[in-house]
Amino acid sequence: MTHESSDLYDRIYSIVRSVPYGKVATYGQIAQIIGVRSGARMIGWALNAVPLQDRIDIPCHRVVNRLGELSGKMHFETPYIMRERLEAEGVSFIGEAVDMKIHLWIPVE
DNA sequence: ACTTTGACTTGCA
DNA sequence: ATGCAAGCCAAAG
Repeated sequence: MTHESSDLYDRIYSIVRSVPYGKVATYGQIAQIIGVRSGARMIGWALNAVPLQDRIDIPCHRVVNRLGELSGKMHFETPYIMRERLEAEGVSFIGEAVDMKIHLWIPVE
């Protein structure tokens, strides 16, 4: 078995796909799960590399920064689609940020 | 081949 | 509590 870069991306996608409906995950959490402690930037980079066809399969709108802000909203089709999708899932917002106390996804190891 | 930037996080002053 | 700097890995110029 080889550890190719593709596997890393695939792992990220797998985790993002594991985020349940109405929940959000932070880049740091995912980064820690895939092994890189402070490689949170890679998550965003990986999501940006997500094929457009997979974007419907991968709930990238459930990935926010640690403050709950939709930092990646600009990379969506429109800056507001991310928030609309989250709100459509019943996610409550505090100003421009997600209410992490309620919707923060806590992965089970 | 080297430099700069990026959908981030944490730490120190 | 707020602000600046460093760390991390990968891709693009």
